[in-house]
Amino acid sequence: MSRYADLILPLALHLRYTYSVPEALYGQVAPGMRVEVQFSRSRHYAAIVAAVHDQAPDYATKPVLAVLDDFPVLSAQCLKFWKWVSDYYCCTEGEVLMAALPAGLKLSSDTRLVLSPFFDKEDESLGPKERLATDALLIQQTLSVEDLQKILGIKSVMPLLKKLLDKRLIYLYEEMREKYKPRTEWFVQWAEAYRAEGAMREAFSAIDQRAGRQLEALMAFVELSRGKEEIPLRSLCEKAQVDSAIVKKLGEKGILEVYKKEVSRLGLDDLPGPEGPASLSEGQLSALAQTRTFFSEKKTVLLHGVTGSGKTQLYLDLMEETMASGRQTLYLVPEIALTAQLVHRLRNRFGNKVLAYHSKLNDQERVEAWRAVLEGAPVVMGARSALFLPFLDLGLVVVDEEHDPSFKQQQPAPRYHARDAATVLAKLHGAHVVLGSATPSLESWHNAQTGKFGLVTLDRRFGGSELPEMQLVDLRDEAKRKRLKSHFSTPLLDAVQEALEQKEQVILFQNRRGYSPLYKCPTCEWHAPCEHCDVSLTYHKFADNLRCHYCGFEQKLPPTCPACGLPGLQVAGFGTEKIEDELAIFFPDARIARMDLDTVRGKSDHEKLIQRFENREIDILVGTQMVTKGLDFDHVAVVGVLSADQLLRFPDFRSGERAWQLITQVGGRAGRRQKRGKVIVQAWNAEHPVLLEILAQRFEPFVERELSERKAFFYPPFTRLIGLQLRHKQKKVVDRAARFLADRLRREFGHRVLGPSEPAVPRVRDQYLVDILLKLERRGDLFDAARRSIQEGVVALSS
DNA sequence: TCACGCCTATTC
DNA sequence: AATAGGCGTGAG
Repeated sequence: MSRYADLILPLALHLRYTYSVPEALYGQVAPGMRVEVQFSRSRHYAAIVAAVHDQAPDYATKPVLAVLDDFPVLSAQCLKFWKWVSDYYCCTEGEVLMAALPAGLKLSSDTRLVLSPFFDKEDESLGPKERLATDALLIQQTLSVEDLQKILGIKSVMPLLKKLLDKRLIYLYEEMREKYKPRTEWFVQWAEAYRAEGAMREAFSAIDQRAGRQLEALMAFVELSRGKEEIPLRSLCEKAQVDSAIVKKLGEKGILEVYKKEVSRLGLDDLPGPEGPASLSEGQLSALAQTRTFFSEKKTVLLHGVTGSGKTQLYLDLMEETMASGRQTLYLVPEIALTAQLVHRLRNRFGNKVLAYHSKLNDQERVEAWRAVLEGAPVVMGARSALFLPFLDLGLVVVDEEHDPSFKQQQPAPRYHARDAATVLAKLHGAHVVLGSATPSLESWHNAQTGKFGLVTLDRRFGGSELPEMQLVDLRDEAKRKRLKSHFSTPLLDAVQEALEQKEQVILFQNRRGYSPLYKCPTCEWHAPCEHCDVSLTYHKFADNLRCHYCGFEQKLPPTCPACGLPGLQVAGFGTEKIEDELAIFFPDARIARMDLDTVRGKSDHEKLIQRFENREIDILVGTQMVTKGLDFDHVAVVGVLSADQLLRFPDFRSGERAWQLITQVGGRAGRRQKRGKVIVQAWNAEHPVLLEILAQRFEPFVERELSERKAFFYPPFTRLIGLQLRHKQKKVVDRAARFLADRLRREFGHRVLGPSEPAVPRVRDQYLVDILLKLERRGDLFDAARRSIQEGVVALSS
């Protein structure tokens, strides 16, 4: 009998904690289940059982208070995967739990206060605050600690609470509520007596002829329920145009049965059935065959297919095979932005077998999606967090647009890379992996070159359309020849003009939102800084204010320069908003829209905008990176990159790769089906080697040069990089801590430790940042040692 | 005297 | 991560 359980708590704790299992719960506790426990003084949490055993620890244990699940909410592989993520990415299992579980399954208690039954209303010895608290409790019965804070208008309620508790005026208890509630809906079916064939007639004669509305309702029911046992009450009311009370009357009369039933929120029930597979081109068929060969060697496959080559169709066929063998598929996409179009495609092929797991689902829907995966949902499509879903038997993992940097989670721990973690998860399940991209990451490319991955290439566009024509426009030359109008070169303006005349569409890419990134004084060089970050504020014309793109801080425009007092502040530089504005001057009749973080804030804004573009209600779409991502449009004749220089200026060893990916991807939106598209790339520094390579549209020369540079300067994929960022609101404190940590690491790893150094933006949200970088040769033992040493160093920091 | 911020230790 | 206890500080 297992008398102890090792638990993972939803907190950033470095250990699992052992609790005792009370006799009454023997046999009910198993790994992967949630249990309610008290942790520390008061709070209760739903913790995950990681292991059960019989070994008494050498400290006193607290008991498991309740078992919250009848069955594990995790699959067998989940805990192993969590452990790997926490080890590899230097975080706690609790932090992985937080990222993995949907909010609806993560529970923690609130402390609530109630008045003691012995409380005496007439008690004269109460202080004014005590009086206030007890009065509130007389009215409300029960209060949370936050309620009390609000009522008293003070922050530190703990001293008062303690006093009330000591005087036995109140009690405390912990309340933990299950957040998930199934959705119920009313349904209607024949009452038992009328279910037999031919009993319908009797039903009608059982109704009073004067009850016309009831007759109508029943008639509608007969019509709707043809071939079905039950129908939703709502659809019946709609059809018959009657109030639900009328139908319930029929229920009372014993003609119909009206009852509540749990229903899914996932909306998979009324999807159309699957369509057959589409026919593949010769190139696709041979790519598919190659992929299968690599799979038989258990290799991860890198599918390098030019934009528009029909990679998705290949995935679909592989998924179908996986489904046929009864195993699950995970289809990872970089961002939800991509999914609307893709979900449609997947559902056309596989109908309701396709589950989408993304940030737009609410808590309740997430829990249902989670449970659906636990019950074996065949295809799951989702952003990086879908990696943590409780797959039972994963047969295939597809990582689409594998080069996309948004697969790397930067902000809260675990700071994982979904592409890399996906290959580990696949290994745990014995699943195959396909990484697909038109612009593979250099890491994956290198893995393919060295034979670690299988490489499959699709170098033709599906349907025989041609890759777009790329033209590089030298802005310096344009300016000299007075052919530069504002931010547009003459070739670009001409191309747009022609596209508009031909009733074709245009996409313009500018990797900067807002109107102008600088608002400055022409006299003294002052420019508006953010109060909380070390960056300049960006001018937003629509809101007519200045905004920080790092922390969201907003400020009114100062009328005069705060530094020298002179008026005449000017905007400089340009963002998407300004481009949109100026386009309207050059093309007054064109319908122009903008797609960036400012215009697609809401839930469905993005999808609506794409829909409008697809319906050709928009002629020119201006946007940030968002427009580069995997959207398929048929009528885009011209794509313009307004300032390629900006992409290359990033102080990051991946900036060349990134520029190449962005320009190639956005260029890929141009010209599909019949017509060849045109891509115009504007740059001030038109001799930049990366730009010339992009323009040639030949992948290998670019990659070979990039890789040789990476090799020369000890960057990935030839080394491993571990980046540490320290944060504190006092500069002195971070600096000291960073020096301490870097020195300590340097003692062990020598020249492999770089820094501490200031990042490009050294202060964000009132916190000072410092970077330390470890460059390690690709040796497993070094990497393990570094991670261990970092963890130890971080512990040593706080002493 | 108290409210509050800031620090450290502790949590099975 | 959350929380309690200890200590310094600043207002009344």
